Amino acid sequence: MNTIPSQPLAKNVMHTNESRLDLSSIPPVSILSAHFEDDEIDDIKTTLRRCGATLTTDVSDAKLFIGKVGTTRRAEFELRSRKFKVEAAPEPSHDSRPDSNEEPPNKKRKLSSSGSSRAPIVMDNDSGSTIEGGQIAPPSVPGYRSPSTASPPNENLSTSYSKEPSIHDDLVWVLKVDWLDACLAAGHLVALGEHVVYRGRVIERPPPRLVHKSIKAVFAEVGKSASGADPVIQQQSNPSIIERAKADPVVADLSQNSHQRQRAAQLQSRRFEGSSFASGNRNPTFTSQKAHLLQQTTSEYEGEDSDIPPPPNWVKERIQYSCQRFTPADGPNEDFLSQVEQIQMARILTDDETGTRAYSTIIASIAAYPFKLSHPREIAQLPGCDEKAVSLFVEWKNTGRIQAVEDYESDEDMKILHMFFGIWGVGAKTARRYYYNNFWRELDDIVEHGWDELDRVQQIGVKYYDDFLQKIPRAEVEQIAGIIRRYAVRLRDNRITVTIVGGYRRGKSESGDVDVIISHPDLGATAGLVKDLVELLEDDLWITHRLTLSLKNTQRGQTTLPFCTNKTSAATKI
DNA sequence: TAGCGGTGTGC
DNA sequence: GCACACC
DNA sequence: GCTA
Repeated sequence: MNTIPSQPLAKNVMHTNESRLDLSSIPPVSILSAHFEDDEIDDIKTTLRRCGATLTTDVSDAKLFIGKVGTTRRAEFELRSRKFKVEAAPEPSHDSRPDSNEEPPNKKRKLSSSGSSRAPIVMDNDSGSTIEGGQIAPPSVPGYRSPSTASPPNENLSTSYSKEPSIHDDLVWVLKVDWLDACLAAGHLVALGEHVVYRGRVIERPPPRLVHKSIKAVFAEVGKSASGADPVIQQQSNPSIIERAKADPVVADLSQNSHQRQRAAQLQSRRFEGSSFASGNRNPTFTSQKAHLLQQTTSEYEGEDSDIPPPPNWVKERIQYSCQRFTPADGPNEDFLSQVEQIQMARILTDDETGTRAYSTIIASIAAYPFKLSHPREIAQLPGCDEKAVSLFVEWKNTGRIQAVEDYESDEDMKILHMFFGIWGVGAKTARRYYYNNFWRELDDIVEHGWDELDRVQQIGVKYYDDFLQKIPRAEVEQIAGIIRRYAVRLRDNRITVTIVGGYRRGKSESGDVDVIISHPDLGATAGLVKDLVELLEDDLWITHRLTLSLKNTQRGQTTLPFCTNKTSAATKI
């Protein structure tokens, strides 16, 4: 929020006169982060703190919600998603007074700060004023207490605590940010007035957050109460493979190499059912823009065919399958590709199966094209690319950006869905259910409110969320492959070969997983190898969690597919 | 305008 | 058997 | 979204 003037940091209430605005008397505030940039949120939080406002560390304490919220509906959604049960509160009978300059009564009761470094704020506790209408807040909302960890959460609920029967209800307000701006401009609290988007009576508040914990810490607790047979829990204290790999004499001295270039792993299709997120086409402004640009460029590009390099053979021959053509790990069109990949991710997260598949072919085709794309006709000739691919390229070429991508990237819902989608075992459908049905917005919500409805792999996925997102440097890929070979050799003999394939083989500097083909000149020697190998690696604790194991290919004998040797679809992790 | 994979898991 | 997720 |  650039509109907020910078003010000297008031570390202590004694110095709040440095910044004129004193918000120490308003009830606990929570920011509704939707539609804000990250730095905007930081600014607002900073401002609130400087002005002495109580920023909740636990939404369950909040009474005031500040956000970019336009409608009552959205406000209700935001509250519901935070596990508030609310109903619209009727307008107060006494009508609003015009803006008032009077300072709020304040500073009677000291509150302990909770977690933040902010100095204690003070708050009027015995005035019956409300935050309504023209009245200036401090609503001494009855029953409001410090979000101190010492006090049992339910005491925050007004009804039982209130000495004021007249103000019986637990009310919450959703305010537009511009209220804060107005206060800053005025240098004092201004009437809520038109800044109130929603006023609700709380029927039920969410359960309080426990002390802030890391996911793993919370997990450990949840684990205790869960069934003791849960493999996640049983193995949680195992040393990581990395630690042990480093300690292993065989692999210890391999050098670590780390670059950063990496392309998103090839995205695979997911099941489809309905979508609510806009595809680029749906946006009317974009549609017209697209038409315009297309027209513009068609003529603009006319007659430049000589600039187009002769198409590679796979283009001429309309080779459809990406496995039939060479694709460099780092081609000349990565910048455009990353944009298209974003669009595909939007399709994935909206659970648009066909769209996802379509973008897969487009992406794969462009990724295999060995020249820097310059003319739309080049794209049009690629297999799997047509009108849409061309229009995206034209838009990108002409404006340097793609509206559909901008829309996706600034969409708060998409960010949350993407975060859930990052959990191993959670696809678009489940991510959407977490958000739209359960109103969860962060991993902690899952851990605290939904742990029991996760299946086994999803629990592993949440527990190791960050670890699974971590890329593996080439040297480490080699170490892991080395360990696999050592054990395979132990099971058979040293004619075993372990070939690293996948992203590593394509030269990527970091991998998301380790793909290997384990083989042996004697075909029979590979029979049942994968199963034995996995079990042995499990015994020796190199494998700590088995996510899935697919044996179907190995089971149909060693002879089935003519020119495919044995391969492991080794789907075991960590 | 239909059709766009194969396999394992969990309910 | 069906829904879902992974590669 | 694209192909057959």
